[in-house]
Amino acid sequence: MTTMREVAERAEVSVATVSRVINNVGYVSPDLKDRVMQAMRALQYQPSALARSLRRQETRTIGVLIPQIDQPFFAALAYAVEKKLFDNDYRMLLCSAQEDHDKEMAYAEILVRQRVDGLIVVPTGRSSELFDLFDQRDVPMVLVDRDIAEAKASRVLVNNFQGGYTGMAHLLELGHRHIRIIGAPAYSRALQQRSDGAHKALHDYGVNGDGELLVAGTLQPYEMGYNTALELLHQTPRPTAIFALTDVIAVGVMHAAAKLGLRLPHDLSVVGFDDIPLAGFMIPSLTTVAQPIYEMGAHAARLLLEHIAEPETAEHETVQFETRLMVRDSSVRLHEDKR
Amino acid sequence: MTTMREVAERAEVSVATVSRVINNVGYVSPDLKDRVMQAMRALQYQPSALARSLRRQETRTIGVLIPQIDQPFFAALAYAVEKKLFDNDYRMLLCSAQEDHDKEMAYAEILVRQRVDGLIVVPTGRSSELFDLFDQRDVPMVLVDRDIAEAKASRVLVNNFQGGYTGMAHLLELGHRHIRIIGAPAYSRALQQRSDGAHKALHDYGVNGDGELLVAGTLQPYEMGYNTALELLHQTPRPTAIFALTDVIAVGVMHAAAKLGLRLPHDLSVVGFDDIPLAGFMIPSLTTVAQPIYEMGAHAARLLLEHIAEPETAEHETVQFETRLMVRDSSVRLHEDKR
DNA sequence: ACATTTGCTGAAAACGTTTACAGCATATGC
DNA sequence: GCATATGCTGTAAACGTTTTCAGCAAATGT
Repeated sequence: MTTMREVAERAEVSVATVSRVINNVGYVSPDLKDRVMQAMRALQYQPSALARSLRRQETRTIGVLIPQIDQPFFAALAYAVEKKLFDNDYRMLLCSAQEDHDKEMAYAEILVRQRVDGLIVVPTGRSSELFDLFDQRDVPMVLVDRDIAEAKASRVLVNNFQGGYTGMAHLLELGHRHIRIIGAPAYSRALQQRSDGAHKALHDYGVNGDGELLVAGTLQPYEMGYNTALELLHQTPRPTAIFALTDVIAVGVMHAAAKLGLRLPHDLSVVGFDDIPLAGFMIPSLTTVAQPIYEMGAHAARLLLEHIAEPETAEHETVQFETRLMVRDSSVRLHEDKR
Repeated sequence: MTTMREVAERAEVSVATVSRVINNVGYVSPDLKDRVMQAMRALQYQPSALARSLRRQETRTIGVLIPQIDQPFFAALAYAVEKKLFDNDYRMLLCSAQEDHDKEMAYAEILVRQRVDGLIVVPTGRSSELFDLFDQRDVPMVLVDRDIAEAKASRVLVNNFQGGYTGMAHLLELGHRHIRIIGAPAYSRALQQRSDGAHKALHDYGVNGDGELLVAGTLQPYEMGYNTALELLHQTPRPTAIFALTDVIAVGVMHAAAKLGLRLPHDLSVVGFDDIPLAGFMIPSLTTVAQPIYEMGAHAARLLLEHIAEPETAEHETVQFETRLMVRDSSVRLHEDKR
């Protein structure tokens, strides 16, 4: 690999001069500048980010720690972050913990060793040791989507309560009264808040007693939706609508309905939550409460970069995004257009 | 950030000794080793990967350059690679070019500046300048999924011809004779090969004249599938089956069919290609020709690591994976079970 | 008794940059 | 004519590791 010394020798200048033209800083005569440029081109010189980072004490690299890369929601987040970082000449070191807390911690350690300038994280575990690691070394953090109370960090969250309310209110407006909620709130504060919002809506519309949610704790989301819906749809009277606290759960519900020969949305309305890309592709397309994931990722990156730019003035900031109801084809007015 | 010097001072040894216990190499007495360990713990010391990489002339980081992270196929690939690398104590620097050749080149330059030890790439552009960049500096590469003839690199590809043949043969075996292919082979060698394989199958089964493919060049895959199918399904006689050269195209086809009130698979059989996660979630679930994406990613990583381990002996290797037909619910025997 | 080996340790040179500092012309101000 | 500024350049010291080398004490071999 060709080094700055070699460029300097070829251009017959000192390394300091080469450095100056590379970084376009300080005085350097047009003549020398030219010679240096030429030498760089001839030698195909590319400066070492390693050496530069070591000397400058900054890497212009941000650690992005997410639970699972092969999950559309996080992939979209990563994309949004990546874009923002790239435009600001930062690199992204993407780490996928696969929902494994040990791996998450392992990656956290790697990230501090790599001396990342900041961290964007969707925490997997509940523990806060991860945050100590970065906090002690003054590397700024921002939490996205999932909150950890103890963390000293900025936050980009979504108003899950309001989202839960909106989703349920939509079904109630359509005339549904026999509605079931499917989700496992015990395992996630976010799901708990969605559930709470949904119940508030039921209460506000004067519907009660009927909306207990079915928890199927240990299952994976898809199976939870499928199995629970299968059970639910055999009951009499059959619910006319189901609010799934997650799109993936909703997809499970849709498959269960198909299995039973029910036709959506006429025989059953379904509403999901998240607006993963899959939601729009389902047949019928899934009505869902959308998280503005792209905006959230971009905002997280912005917050972090601001914090890095002025470490002293910046305070930790919490921003909560509002959800948006995406009305599509899986939900329909009760009794209308029934074949 | 605490440094090795500070650890050394606290343990009252030289930095050399600290380095030795960290890397567990050379002689160091139990007594000193203990003192060093204690000092490291007390100071929460984490060695700088920067300094180490600079000195060792290796970063244990692999560049992974893909066209689009927020696309399930590449996300799955990234996951497979990440896992393999992590297990071998390598980091992944993930770069998503967003199908933009300029951004791809920009990232390539960044990766050489970061001094990655190797590169795994799904090339976006057709140009080979990208490969020169790495080749000149002897950083080993492996191409995945898309081939570039000039590249001096190992390759992990899939047998698209055989896959095309298999998909089409499946429909033919089911009794279909009026089959249409949808895709835009002109823009991708892979799609061309799939199409060729499909035509070979038509020929082998004695069907001809009828399988011209419809090219809708400039469109995005989903729109291509939707629009083309809409047109196609108005023709008489109506095709009984459609072979989409891509799952996303197939999904477009399914939506078009739904729009026209056709019921799958009875009114129309559809076969896709790729086996993206979405395929299994569609209703009906999509029969498709699967690329073993996970295995391909893992294999690419393995190939690269081997090459890095023994730079002199290793030769460039090309491996071609076979596709696998995933028979699901979107394809069915002609005339059978027609309601 | 002396040479050699073994176990252990530290000094110092590298890795490839950036940057503080000093220095040297030449120009400018009086 | 001399002090001072201005424009430009190079020397050398960092940044935080790894690793070579030399050295020393104790053990071992003869």
